[in-house]
Amino acid sequence: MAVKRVTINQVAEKAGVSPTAVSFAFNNPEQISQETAERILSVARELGYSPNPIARAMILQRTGVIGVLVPFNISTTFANPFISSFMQGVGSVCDQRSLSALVVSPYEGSLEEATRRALVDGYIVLGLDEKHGEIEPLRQRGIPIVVVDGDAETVSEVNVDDEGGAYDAACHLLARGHRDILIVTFQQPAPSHLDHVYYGVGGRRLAGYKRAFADHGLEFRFNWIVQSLTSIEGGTAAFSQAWEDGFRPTAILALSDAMAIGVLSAAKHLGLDVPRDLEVIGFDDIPMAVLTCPSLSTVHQPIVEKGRLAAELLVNSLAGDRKPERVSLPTRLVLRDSTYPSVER
Amino acid sequence: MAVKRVTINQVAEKAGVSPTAVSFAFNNPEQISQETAERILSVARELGYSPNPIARAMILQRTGVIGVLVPFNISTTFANPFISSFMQGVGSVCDQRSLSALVVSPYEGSLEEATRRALVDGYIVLGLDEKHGEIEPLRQRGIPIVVVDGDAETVSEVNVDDEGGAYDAACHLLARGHRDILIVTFQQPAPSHLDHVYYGVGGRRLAGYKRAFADHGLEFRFNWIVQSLTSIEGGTAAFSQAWEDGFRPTAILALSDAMAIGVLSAAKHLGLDVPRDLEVIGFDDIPMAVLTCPSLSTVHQPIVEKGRLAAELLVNSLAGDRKPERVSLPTRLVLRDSTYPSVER
DNA sequence: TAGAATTTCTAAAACCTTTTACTAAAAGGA
DNA sequence: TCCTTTTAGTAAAAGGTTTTAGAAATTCTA
Repeated sequence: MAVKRVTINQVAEKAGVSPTAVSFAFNNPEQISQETAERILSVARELGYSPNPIARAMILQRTGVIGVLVPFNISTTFANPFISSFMQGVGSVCDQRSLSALVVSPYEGSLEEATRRALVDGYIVLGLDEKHGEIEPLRQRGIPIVVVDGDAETVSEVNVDDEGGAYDAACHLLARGHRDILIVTFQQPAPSHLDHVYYGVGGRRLAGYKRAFADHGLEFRFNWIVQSLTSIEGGTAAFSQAWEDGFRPTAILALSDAMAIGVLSAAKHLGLDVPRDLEVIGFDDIPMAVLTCPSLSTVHQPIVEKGRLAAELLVNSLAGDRKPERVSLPTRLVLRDSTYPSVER
Repeated sequence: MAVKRVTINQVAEKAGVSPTAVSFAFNNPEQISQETAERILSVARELGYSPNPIARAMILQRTGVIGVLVPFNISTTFANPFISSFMQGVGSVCDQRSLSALVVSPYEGSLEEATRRALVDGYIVLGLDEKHGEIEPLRQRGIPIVVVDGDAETVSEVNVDDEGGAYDAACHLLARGHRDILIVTFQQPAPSHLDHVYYGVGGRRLAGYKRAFADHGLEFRFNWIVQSLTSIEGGTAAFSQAWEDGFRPTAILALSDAMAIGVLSAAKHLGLDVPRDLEVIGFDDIPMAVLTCPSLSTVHQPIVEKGRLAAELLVNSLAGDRKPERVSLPTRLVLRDSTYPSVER
């Protein structure tokens, strides 16, 4: 077992002062004479003492940790390259402000339970609406949150133009004459209110695709939507399965790059040439997208910036800022080698 | 400010019992009658109460969080694709055991200070020796640690055969006749004892290269080693700079895939054909390595497995297991398209 | 029915800080 | 010199839970 931790009392005793003085030496040196402060700190060093962070968190009512709330377990979350970029952005703020960032995943299946147990000061909520059943209690408890990729009313939110980006991607393929477009979507946490089947990021991206179909006078075939895990392997599996099921698409719209890259890999395996036999457009523009072979056409969104902004807003909120802000960042279609360029007109 | 949190006393009062009973209702239901337990829980639900996790951590002397201690700041850490895979492994154990994983970065420059402030139960120490100045105090405080990619004596360690893998990579290039091999290394945290200039993973990999050179009767030119940030951008910058500085290597040995991929990108930019003009071998075999164009030859190490094992050992140690274990995983050279196959003999 | 055993619940201590309000001593002002 | 102000330090409360030891009430045993 861990060695009994040195406490403030032991330091106080050995230095011949009160615990208060020791606390002051660490947090408020101007309250005591420089001489005493130095003596205390030297005793503390000698004993290997430093204030117990948990006791500190208890009294200060803050942990110095930002939670990033995700609806998937930890290993799934880190299997999605999106999160690395996002955490980079969140991390840049944390680095500046001397904070940490903790990924908070469902606790034994329950996201709400996870939020009850996590030692964090506030949450960046990823991919869930403020109204979601798991989020609502946070609001009630007055815990600061910022919603990313979801709808919020009373708290700050950061979104990108998912619908517009998706629309552009679909239009590009439709304009090139594709009709058999397979859509690869990620699994969505069940919506808490069933107004619409799809919601959140996924919903907005699908809505963009759908609008593009409509604008081209085409029916949107829901049975040409397949679900996939949000990872490279997931995309590979989903496309292979679809192929086995008899789908013979000439183009793919994937809701994330990870899945799109998985499709690329599956296609190669099936002997399909991208883009000749199959054009593919992803979503996100993760750093990997430019490196794949062929490089991936995709809808760019500023992931790192999104994380940075979300963290910034949360930090403001933590500092007592009550006014919610609503940020929307642009997306843009980036054509690389997994598609042909637009037809000339 | 946050709404005042509901406390155990309020629940106790409203339910007409003692705080103890409320605590039992949550943690030890068999200590009280089922009827009372239900009443308490229903009052708790009504009031939106759940035990304050900080107070809980205080008394239980555990947080349920595993620290992953890294010598870089958070955004740098997540810019390195290695960490995603590693966290996947760590996460898989956390998911099983209902734990969280927190990346612990230097606090205002000091890793030791970070370890004093972090709300974690133990550490997976990444890339630092047990003897490192920052780690030693942890040992003294009796905080469980597992060393990954570093040397440990009194605690568990997980390593891979860095030296052997590096040796194989260098041999491959040397056997193909390359003499002007540029080595791209990552920046190393300053060693705490200066027995050798290079130590840790970096040291072992360089030692492998060096042995290969020696076995081929060649001098190991230290001035053909360039430093790089451990990221794709870092590799790009480092190679571009080296090129500008007049280096004209025919092959590259990179200490990590991230940097190797950066080199690939810089080479493309310079109009160099890989592998014709430049053969490149990385290290790690991150998932991205198979996707780049050309795909990256590299030394495979089981990153996810390494994370999983480290977490497992730490969990054991947390559970009171005092016997340190020493795990070494194999590496193997994986030849893809950034090199030519071995010359036939 | 008396005594023992069990069930149900509670009081109080423990966990370790920070902070407020206050005292005592020293310094400053007239 | 006397009164006021400042400096240096302290006692005690607060933060919210878990757990130990024990009390009171109930059930069981013979």
